[in-house]
Amino acid sequence: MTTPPHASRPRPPANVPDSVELSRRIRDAGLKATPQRLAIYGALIGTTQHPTIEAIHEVVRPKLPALPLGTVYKTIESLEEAGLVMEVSLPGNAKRYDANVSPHHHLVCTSCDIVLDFRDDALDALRPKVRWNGFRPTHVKVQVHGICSECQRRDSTGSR
Amino acid sequence: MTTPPHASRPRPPANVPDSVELSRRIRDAGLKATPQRLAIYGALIGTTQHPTIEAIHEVVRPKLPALPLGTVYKTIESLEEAGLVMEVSLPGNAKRYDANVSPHHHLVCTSCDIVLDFRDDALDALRPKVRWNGFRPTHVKVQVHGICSECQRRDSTGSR
DNA sequence: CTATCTGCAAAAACTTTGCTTACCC
DNA sequence: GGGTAAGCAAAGTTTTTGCAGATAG
Repeated sequence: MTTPPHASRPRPPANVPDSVELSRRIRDAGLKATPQRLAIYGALIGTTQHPTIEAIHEVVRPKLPALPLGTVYKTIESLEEAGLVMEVSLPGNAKRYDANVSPHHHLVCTSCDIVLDFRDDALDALRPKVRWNGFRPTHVKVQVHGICSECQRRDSTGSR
Repeated sequence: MTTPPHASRPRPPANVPDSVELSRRIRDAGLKATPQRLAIYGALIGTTQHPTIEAIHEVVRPKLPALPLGTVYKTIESLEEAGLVMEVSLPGNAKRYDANVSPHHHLVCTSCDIVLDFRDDALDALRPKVRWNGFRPTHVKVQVHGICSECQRRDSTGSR
């Protein structure tokens, strides 16, 4: 059966793992669990926003006001190589990142640019069936572009 | 002879529309058909490579050796706004573009990074069925990541 | 003719790099 | 203590901008 979408609007109250759990994951991935990594990885886990490096920097600033932007770049690179974080390919100039590395897809609102995660078993079932031209698929990324419910509501009530 | 059932690799011999046709499309889109636009749009139509701005610049160089990179940026922007060209969201730093604006999807080889276009009616049939959380879909972009047939062949014969 | 587009140069935005010091394990 | 990571600054890459002159329609 199809998994219902879990993306309730502004955002689901993030159930962020505690720092002990974050440290464990980071060490399990073969990395040292530094305060910077904890903060950055924690920030990424605690949002559904697919932020840019800049945005991550902003979010972490209260916790680590002196953190240089360059360190965010290096940290995200490490986390990505370790498989804890994924780059999300979206329109726009700056790269965006996601700490949700389990299989999922994206709803992209072309009106407000928000990106919502969703899972769908029917889509996951697609991969093994794919066999185009000798291409051997490993995973399928689906981006559904359209208008989110919030924008639909605003557009119908707000105007006129 | 008949078309073979499987597309042959490096690329299908591009059937590039002539410049009269290109001019018409550009004017129909409400833009002036300048030599720069003809060259750039033609270059993008004539490749299946999803090139970056830099790559387009290279390709066009023989025809317009003095063309500044900045003009390629501006031209692609115009063509994109006019709906003649689309940005393709792929991993990597520079944006990539596609003159194929008809509905299609992408096979991304994670070994050699080539991006192949493909169409699939089953995928197209997906959109109307999508109805996640009040989101109203307009179109679905699918990226299938995996290993292309060329890399499979190379990996099995080349090694050992 | 004239609104649009090109060429050019500077600047802004984004990302990487090299190296020294700090600190996790 | 040793090796990895952070901090810092400079440079590299990619993209945007503003304006003067050129040109397609």
